[in-house]
Amino acid sequence: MAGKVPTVYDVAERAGVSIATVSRYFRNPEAVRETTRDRVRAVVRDLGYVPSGSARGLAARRTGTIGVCFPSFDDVDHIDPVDLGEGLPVTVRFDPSEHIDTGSNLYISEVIRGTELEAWRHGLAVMIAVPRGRRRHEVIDNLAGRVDGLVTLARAVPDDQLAHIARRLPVVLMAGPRESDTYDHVSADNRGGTIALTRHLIHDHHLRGLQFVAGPMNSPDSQDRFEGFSEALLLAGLDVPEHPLAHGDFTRTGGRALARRLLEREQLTGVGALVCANDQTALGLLDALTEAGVRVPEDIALTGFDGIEAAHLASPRLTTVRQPMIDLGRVAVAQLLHRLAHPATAPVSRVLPVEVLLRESCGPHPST
Amino acid sequence: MAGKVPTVYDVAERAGVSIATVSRYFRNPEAVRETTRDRVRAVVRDLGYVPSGSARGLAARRTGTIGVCFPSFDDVDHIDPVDLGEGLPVTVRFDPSEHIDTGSNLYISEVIRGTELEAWRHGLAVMIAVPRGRRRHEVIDNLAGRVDGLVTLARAVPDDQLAHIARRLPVVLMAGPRESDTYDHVSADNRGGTIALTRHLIHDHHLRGLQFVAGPMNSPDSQDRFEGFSEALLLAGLDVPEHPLAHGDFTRTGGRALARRLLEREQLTGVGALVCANDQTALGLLDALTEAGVRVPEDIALTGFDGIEAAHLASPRLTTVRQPMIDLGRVAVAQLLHRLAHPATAPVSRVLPVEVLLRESCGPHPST
DNA sequence: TTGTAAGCGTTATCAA
DNA sequence: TTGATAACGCTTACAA
Repeated sequence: MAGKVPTVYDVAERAGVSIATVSRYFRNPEAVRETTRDRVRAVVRDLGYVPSGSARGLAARRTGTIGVCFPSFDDVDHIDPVDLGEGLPVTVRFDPSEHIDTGSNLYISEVIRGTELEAWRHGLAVMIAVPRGRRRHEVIDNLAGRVDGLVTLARAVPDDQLAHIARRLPVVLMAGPRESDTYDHVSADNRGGTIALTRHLIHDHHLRGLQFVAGPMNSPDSQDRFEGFSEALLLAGLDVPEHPLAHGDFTRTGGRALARRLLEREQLTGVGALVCANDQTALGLLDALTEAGVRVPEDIALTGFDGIEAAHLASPRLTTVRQPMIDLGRVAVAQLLHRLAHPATAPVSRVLPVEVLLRESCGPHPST
Repeated sequence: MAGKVPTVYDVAERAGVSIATVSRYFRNPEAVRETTRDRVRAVVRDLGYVPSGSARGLAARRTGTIGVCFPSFDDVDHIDPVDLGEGLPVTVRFDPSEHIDTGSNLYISEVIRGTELEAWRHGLAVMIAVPRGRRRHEVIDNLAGRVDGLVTLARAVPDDQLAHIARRLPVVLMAGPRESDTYDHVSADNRGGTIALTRHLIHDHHLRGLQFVAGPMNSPDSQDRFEGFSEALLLAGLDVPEHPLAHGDFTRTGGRALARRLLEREQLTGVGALVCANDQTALGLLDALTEAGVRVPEDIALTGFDGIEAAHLASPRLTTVRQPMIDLGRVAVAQLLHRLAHPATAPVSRVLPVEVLLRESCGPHPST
């Protein structure tokens, strides 16, 4: 590698053609005579020539790449340097049956996967950035400068910077509130899903004393779900709590800590059901409740939101609202491509349907 | 967006400075007088200027981006177009307790996550490509032309193309056999881990009639594990099967199908333990065995490889060899950065340690 | 501290 | 079917 990286000029010279022909050989081979093509091919192989993406992007004014932006989910700032040292010998140990938490945000992973899928389907590359630390601004601008369009999870990019970037390239927002009519927007039906779920708890299981366990204060998704929760209570003529019972951080570990705190302070007395803002929080609660001898769903019902696999694998299986996480990413990218093709049309806002999955954590299946 | 995208020239003109000063404002702000800086800042904001990554990459001869290459794991070629239609209403349904399979390859997802983590830590962007279909060559070259270095899972890039690319930029291989001393290489201790696991089955659980359930024929990881399996049998003076009992495809669904076939043909008679090439295959076997009334571990012991979360959540929990999937990606990127900084040093091959996790699927914990 | 000017490696337009 | 040549938008000596 390295040394002197060959360019079109080198190839052209050795092949006895012009640089234009070399370029054509790559972009439009049919426009080059076959014998010429063979000669170029041979030289390309001999020299180990690979066209420079930067030069191509500059000249063609498009990169064939779309950018994807997410909020920092693993606490990237605090990751230890990875050990490059020598490998230790194989370890063998008995693995006690503890609860584990990979720490990663399953929801975001799925959404990322969706954006990648859809981009790859269209032959586009994906560039992912996670703005973090004091250089977040740089990271985002750097990304914006290299791609043909940007897909971002709400709140991952500060509003002013987003507005700035959007003057250069099309932007599609995922999740969060529709904010404005400035950008294309894709989200899941947080409100509707939570309303349907809460109604089920109230009407089919006859539960009372429902409480909401939220995510981070500033999460618009969590807020939307709380609104849906409140609305369902209101519609049923029940008391509507003004605030969520508690705020978690969307992680399982956070859910566990939160549950222990609630138990300690005896804040679960009289609570019939805990409606959680996401699955991981609910699973954390389940861990801690089970540990404390509180039975789910006999003593208290429990529900989540997202529909991650772990919710299905839990015991009891977690009733939840499945949102199409993969599709969220896919639709966002599809919308971006549409926008790239039709720059002038009005911004579109899409709400993806969700599905309430009734399982055992909210009580026995009512024979309805 | 669009219209006329502003350039350094526009900014320079409006701010009454030269383009060099605008460039300095971004790359080395301290070298610009504060009053000048303020003027440039204002114009940048007014104009919505974002530096072109292509132009920067071309001029600076580095992109600040690393490329990551994986084999197609979701069958990207056959993905249906995503529905851009209007949202349907919320659905509520009882979710029967079936086994599910997200279909995604958990192992690869984790490795990807690792590469992203390590790159982000160093302020680098990551570009991911999945070569597929007839345009795989293009996709890879396109990626190679845009990045400062490349990390790839073994077999994701054809050998000849890899050699071609490697003349232009540094390449680090992940997993698979060390092949040659041409590239830097990072892998997990597949052999060692499987040897230790198999020894445990033989010596601590006194199991006999051990069989290996492999992954795809051409998977080097699967081959290494089969070798370790064979070696452990040899060392114990037991019969060494010449071939794996069967080949799966590394998916849970594939494992289920495979188990049903084995049961049907009564090929499990006399088999004391099934050592599987990965967790998902083992979990598929577990699904089908349980369904058929075969008890694990009482009737037959079962083990996996990888250490994915689902293995922990299974019932009985799956004994497995945990390989540091995240670290595989992280170390590969770290190695790439090292190579970028020291181009001339000899290629390095690292084998990451693994950990045998003894759980219930191989039998009761021997009070050793 | 700032400006001048020479690249950087392609693509794309026009002619030939 | 091929070749000249002018962009493309930035970085980076070198000078001032």
